[in-house]
Amino acid sequence: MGEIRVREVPRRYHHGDLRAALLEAAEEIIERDGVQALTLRAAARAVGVSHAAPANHFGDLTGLLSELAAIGYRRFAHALQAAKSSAEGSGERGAPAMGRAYVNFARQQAGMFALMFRSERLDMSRPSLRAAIDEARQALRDAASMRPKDAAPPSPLARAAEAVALWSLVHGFATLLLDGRLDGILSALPAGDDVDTLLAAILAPRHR
Amino acid sequence: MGEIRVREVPRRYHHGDLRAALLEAAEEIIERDGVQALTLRAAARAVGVSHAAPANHFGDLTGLLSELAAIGYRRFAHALQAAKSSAEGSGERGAPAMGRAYVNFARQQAGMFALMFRSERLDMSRPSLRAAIDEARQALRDAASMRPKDAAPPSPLARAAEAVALWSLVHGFATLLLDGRLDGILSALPAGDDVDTLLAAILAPRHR
DNA sequence: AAGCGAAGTTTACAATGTCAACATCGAGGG
DNA sequence: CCCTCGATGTTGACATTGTAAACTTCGCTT
Repeated sequence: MGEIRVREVPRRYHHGDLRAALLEAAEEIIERDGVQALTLRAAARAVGVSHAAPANHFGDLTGLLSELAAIGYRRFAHALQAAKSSAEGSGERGAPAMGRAYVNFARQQAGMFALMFRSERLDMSRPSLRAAIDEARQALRDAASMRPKDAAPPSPLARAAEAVALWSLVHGFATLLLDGRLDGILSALPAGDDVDTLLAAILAPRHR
Repeated sequence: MGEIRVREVPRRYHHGDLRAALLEAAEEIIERDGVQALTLRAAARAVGVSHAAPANHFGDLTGLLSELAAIGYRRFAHALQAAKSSAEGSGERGAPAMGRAYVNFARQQAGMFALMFRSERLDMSRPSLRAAIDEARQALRDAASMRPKDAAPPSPLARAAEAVALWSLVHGFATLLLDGRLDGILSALPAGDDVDTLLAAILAPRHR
């Protein structure tokens, strides 16, 4: 397998920007070989430093995973915000656009998504991670709460239910999809239908 | 912390039913300390055998995890079937009863649920696991497809969308709940409302 | 110019999965 | 009845990993 280790330059004692290099290498490992393949030593090898070097920047493995997840959440937030803007521009409802963005992010950055939502080793008390998660949550909330200016505002419970229902729906779909749990259903779909049409059908007003 | 190791009897060389004992100990470890705490050696310690003994029954760690997950899926299938029967008896629609059963299983056997759906180390080609998953999928399908005998049968895409939507909804809810992602929302709920009422609101016809 | 502290390295240790060689024991065939 | 043979356990070993401690290098500040 990969174990890429580029290093033409003679290797100065100090790397220059090891922190960024490690995060970059870590992401590559995660996307290529999965979250469980990301070890401190593998990341160190990938950038050509000693196995204990990462400790200077991240403390322990949890630190590296958490900082990388924070990057993922910031990207995630931007993707959701972009979906909201795009939906506003085209007059579309918020939910379908948000749902597409959510699932597309999960599909295109599967390793990162798994790290963000399935890793037991994230330190949720880390400020950078908390902030990034809040950013994403805010974006999600904004996109989801785009409602046509129609009837009376719903009760607090109904409002929470609506938000949680949409989040659960798209998150469950993304999770099941990445885990291959939908493979059987997908391959049994009529010709011309695929993940995208299935998701669209799920997010269609008819179903919500 | 526990590291319980009961062993009053003098320890015969052969255990008697080590396979079952290991599975039992493994489940206890998983529920008490989480999936990542389940190691071959920890399970062996818990039942008082040598660290290499489990290999005789499960091959490797993946084998133990997979067999335990198969037990979980069989239990899960039974819980869903029971929910369906109960719904049929009371004339309730299938979806809410199934959703409750799904989420309750996840809450009451959180470690097992995590093993079943979040572990990267399950061997999906293992016949016992495949069979157990199929059993659960069938039960889920049965419960979900309970529909009032009303309008015309939907198109294949719509039918798939309906099933996947329900599954995604409850699975996403369970996953987010176990990951603590709903904690903020839950604590902001009006007095008297809790997880159950929130789930009920989500599964109410209004929302589907 | 000096040296101080951040950034890297080396060494070491415990835990784990896994393999190989060996020990034990019970059941079934002579 | 015994005896052997295969399943079940044990011991020992090895590579990998996270992590800590002691040491080294080097850019920046005073």
